[in-house]
Amino acid sequence: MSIQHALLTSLLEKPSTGYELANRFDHSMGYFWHASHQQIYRELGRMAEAGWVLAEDDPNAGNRRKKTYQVLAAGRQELSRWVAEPGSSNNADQALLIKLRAEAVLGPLGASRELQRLIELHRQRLQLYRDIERRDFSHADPSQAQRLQHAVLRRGIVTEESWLAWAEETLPLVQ
Amino acid sequence: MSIQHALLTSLLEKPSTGYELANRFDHSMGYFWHASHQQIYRELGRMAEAGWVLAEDDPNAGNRRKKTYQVLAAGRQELSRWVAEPGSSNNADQALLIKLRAEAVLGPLGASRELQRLIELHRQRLQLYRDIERRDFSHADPSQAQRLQHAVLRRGIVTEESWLAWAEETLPLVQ
DNA sequence: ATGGTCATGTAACAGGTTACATGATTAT
DNA sequence: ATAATCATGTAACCTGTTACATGACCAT
Repeated sequence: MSIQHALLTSLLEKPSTGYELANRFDHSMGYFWHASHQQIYRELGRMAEAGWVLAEDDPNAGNRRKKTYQVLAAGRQELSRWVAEPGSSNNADQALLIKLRAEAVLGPLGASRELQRLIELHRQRLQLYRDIERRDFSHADPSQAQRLQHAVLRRGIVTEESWLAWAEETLPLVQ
Repeated sequence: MSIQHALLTSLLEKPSTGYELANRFDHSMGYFWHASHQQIYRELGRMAEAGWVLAEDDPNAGNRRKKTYQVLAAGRQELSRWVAEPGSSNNADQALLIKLRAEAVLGPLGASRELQRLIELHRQRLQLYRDIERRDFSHADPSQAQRLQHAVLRRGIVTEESWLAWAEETLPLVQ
């Protein structure tokens, strides 16, 4: 349930139609995440039903059907709650990026604490991978299979390293 | 349909039970991908039905139920086909790691071509992101919102950079 | 006996993808 | 006229997650 929060953030920045959201999503978060228009319309419908957003038929749209969505108080509250909540491990990294954007609209809610928590998690994981590397892949003259296994592990290591490098360049911005 | 190919690769390395596969998956590919045992049993069932793998009840298991799976010719063929095929954009990176492992068991099938194709794609994407960065985020004295938008873009940039660094350290291993 | 590991599954549901479908407006 | 863009949806399907369920074997 994270697309909903991405959409809420986008709508707080500017009330929009589903179509506009789909385009904006691709340009603002497209670097790391994509959402299809079908998904967006589905989630907008759900959020309207939940009372998080209000759908208004645009009157000066002529024959064209056009609904503009805006965030209601309940939506704002839900987004605030979610920003402060620690993310579940599998998608916490992606969620953090949305939390940072959400904070830019809503004011400080604890996203920097979440960033620090994730830094700690990634540091531990990197440590673990490096230990495995030292233990299993520091022998001379490895076989082809071993070299490829090592490459897979290296993928994990450089991913963690680059995440941490980014996080440390980002932390000062939110503190 | 990529878990199936990961499982085929794992089974070629060693015929196993679903339980063993679940553990091995976590240790060999866990750096970037996780599969639950429910998923694994589901896919093993499908592959058995498709004739890609053979399930044999282990006779020397006593009262314990235990099925050992091994890859059949059709499974081998499907895996070979898949390794040579260019991956669809969204999960090509993850798939490549499995393709490299598959090649280590099956022999050369074109995974290095796929790696080169992905390097080209990532180079272009990195170029695009850097152009956006220069165009939109090189002004002096940015607002807090702009700084956070920039951080999101930076996330995309460092991800691409680290992928490319890994790819260039890996390419010599498969050429 | 109690808990941990080995071992295999079913069922419900949430999230994402693909295909299909419609129709107005705007630019060439 | 024709194509591109704006705009909104439905339906089927696949994948992944969570919850539930069972039972043998083994060590303490």
